[in-house]
Amino acid sequence: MVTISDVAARAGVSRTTVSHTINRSDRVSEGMRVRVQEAIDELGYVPNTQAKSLRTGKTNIIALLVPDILNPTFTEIIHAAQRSLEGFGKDVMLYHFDVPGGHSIERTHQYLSEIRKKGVDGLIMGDVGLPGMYDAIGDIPIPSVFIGVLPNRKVDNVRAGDREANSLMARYLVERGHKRIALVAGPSAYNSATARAAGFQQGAREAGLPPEALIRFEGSYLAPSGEAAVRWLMKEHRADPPTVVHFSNYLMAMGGIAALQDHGLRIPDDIAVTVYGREHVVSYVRPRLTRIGTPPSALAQRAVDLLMDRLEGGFAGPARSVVIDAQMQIGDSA
Amino acid sequence: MVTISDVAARAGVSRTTVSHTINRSDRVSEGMRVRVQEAIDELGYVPNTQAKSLRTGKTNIIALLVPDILNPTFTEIIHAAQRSLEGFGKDVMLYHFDVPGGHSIERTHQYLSEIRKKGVDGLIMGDVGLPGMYDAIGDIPIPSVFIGVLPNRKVDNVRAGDREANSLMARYLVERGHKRIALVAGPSAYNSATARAAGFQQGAREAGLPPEALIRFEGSYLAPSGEAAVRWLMKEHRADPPTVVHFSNYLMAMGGIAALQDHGLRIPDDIAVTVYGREHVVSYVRPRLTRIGTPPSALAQRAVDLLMDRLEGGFAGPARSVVIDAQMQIGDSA
DNA sequence: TACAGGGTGCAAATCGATTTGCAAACCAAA
DNA sequence: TTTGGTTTGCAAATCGATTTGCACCCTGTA
Repeated sequence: MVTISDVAARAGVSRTTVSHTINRSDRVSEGMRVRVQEAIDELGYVPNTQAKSLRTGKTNIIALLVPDILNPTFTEIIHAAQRSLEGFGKDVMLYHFDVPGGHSIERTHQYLSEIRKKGVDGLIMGDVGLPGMYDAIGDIPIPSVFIGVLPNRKVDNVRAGDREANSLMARYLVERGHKRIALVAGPSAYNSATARAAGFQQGAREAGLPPEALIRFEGSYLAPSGEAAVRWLMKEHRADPPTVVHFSNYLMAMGGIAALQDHGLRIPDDIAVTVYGREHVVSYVRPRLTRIGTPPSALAQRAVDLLMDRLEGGFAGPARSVVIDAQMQIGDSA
Repeated sequence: MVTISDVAARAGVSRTTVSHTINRSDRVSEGMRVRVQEAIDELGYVPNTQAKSLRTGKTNIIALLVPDILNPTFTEIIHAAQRSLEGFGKDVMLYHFDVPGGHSIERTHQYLSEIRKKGVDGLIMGDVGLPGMYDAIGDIPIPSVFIGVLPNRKVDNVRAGDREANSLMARYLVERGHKRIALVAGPSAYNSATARAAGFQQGAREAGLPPEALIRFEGSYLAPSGEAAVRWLMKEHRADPPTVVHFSNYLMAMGGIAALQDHGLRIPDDIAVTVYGREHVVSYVRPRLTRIGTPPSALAQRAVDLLMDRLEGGFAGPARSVVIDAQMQIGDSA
């Protein structure tokens, strides 16, 4: 391996001068800069990242921690964050939170503390519906951003306007004349899930829907529970079926729509469907879905901005909370 | 920050002993081990990763390089590889190859060489359809595994049986009585695309389909080109429409199926559809697709095995090439 | 000539770990 | 008690960079 000393010897200068040349200090004259650069090129010198990190205390690595890589919501977050961070010269280390062996709170704490040991400069994490987790987040000793609904104000936080958006969708459905509505909610361990459900219920009520006309099913946020929700509806509410089903996230909608089609129901002729979610993959679903939400990529982009603001912008104030408003898109499904 | 020296002082021993204690050398007695461990726990000592890497020359980081994070094929590869590598105590650094500004070969070389400089221990890369790229791969000076069809034998390589699988599917379709078949192929810059297309054509021919009965469209492997393929079929082959469309990968199938439905065609009543691809998301498509292929997670798993074999298994032989055979799943679409 | 001051470059300390070579301590056998 | 071998522990060198404090060389001015 060729080191900075080799370059110094080749150029006939000291290591100091080589280092200054590389790091753009104005400490070296133009002639010297050229001479050193030639030596670097001839030898094919590459600075050792570990040595540099050890000395400076910075790794230029950001950890990205998501509950589920395969969930398109997080896939899009990963994609957007990586793209953006790369522009800042940061590398991305990817961690998958849904560890084999499950979701115990101890295991989760341990996992989080292990990631801390890696020496990353910053952390961006997606929502994990773990009781007790939300409080532990504040203990992370490095700049962090949480994407999702965070009850406390311990770290920087970016979220969609879950409550308002779902309220809006409920209102829209009632105004379109739906008298009986099914809501497939997420697991109540997630703050986002309760916010979405509460918003939907509130919107429906305010628009004049009687409470008993809103059928509620609590799913897991995963596709199979969307299927389960539909099966449950078909069985338990065969006599008084809803005219529309609203899914609280993309994956449950995928599973649910497949199940509806398996039951021979046509959308929207036999039953209407809406979804809270703006993942770009939604646009390949037919019929085109009526949906509301915030693109995950927008959340990720903003999260990176907040993080870089602390890391390089010199911001050191208290935790900030950013809300990105939702947009509605009318499709053919409702 | 608490260092190994602090621990040594606290325990009343030398740094050497602390280091030996941590690294499980049999060099310390049980009593000593306990004493040092207590000091570590009391001080909350965490070994500095960068210092360790500098000294040992190992970072325990594997770079994962894919053309497109959002493409479900690669999402599943990322997921499986990360999961598996984590089990080996390796961290994953994620790189997205489809750099903004496009696909120039120079930019690509530069990107690859920058990743090399990060000091990762190993590299797993997905197929990128870049002319000239396949040759450059051999120059990578760290253990690497290529996932996809590699013409040369320069690095370890895991691939699906693209050719055979597509041949099998073509045979199946002809035997089911299809007299006119559309093939939506991938871009010929990808070795995998040409292998798939060649296999399909060969299978169709061997099953007795006249060459002119096979309509061919070259897409980009991305969803919009699936749509474009269908539009093209509707326009150019309105008079003599195919009875089945075979898509060479998952994304084109998504776009194509959406377009077919936009045209009011029902699957399989009006037109049959098959796809080469075993991504798990395929199972949420309705009607259930008749498909053949190798799950990307299986490829990733095998790639990790090959890599770890070199990194920790001590294997130092010539490049290996592994083929994972495809499996067919009959759905309702053809 | 002497001096102030800006521009350049160097020697050496430092970051926090691992590892080598050597020495002390201990034990059993002679 | 001596000898030989095995444990156990330490001091110091090392990995490859950054950065501080100091010295030197000019040039322009008093």
